[in-house]
Amino acid sequence: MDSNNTNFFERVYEVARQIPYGRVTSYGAIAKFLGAARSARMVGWAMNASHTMEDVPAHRVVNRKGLLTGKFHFDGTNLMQQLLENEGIKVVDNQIVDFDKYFWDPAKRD
DNA sequence: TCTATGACTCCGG
DNA sequence: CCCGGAGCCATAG
Repeated sequence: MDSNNTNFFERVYEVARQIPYGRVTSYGAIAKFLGAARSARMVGWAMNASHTMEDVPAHRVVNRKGLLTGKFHFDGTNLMQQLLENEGIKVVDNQIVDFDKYFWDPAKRD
């Protein structure tokens, strides 16, 4: 088995789990926090496999514009938006309202 | 080993 | 802010 968590994905999962309720973050923020700022796409790729995990709120992870780019990867067409709205986050046109306000930085954890 | 792909981001206009 | 193009990097085939 993996000796020292070489799984790039697993690291993304841990960060995603640390996202507080009603908060969201971007792929780049997670990637940067992991030390791979240029691997933001990998974060998205990891989220693609996150469906195997349960405690991975992928719906709280969006692109830098707060756009729900991965909503099409969810079971439902608007499932991602439903989850976000369920947490008190407004979503219009697949985009989070006041994204900068709901934005959560993994490094600050506030 | 190489090529193609992608839930991204940055840059210039 | 929107649009088009280029860069980056890990995974899959």
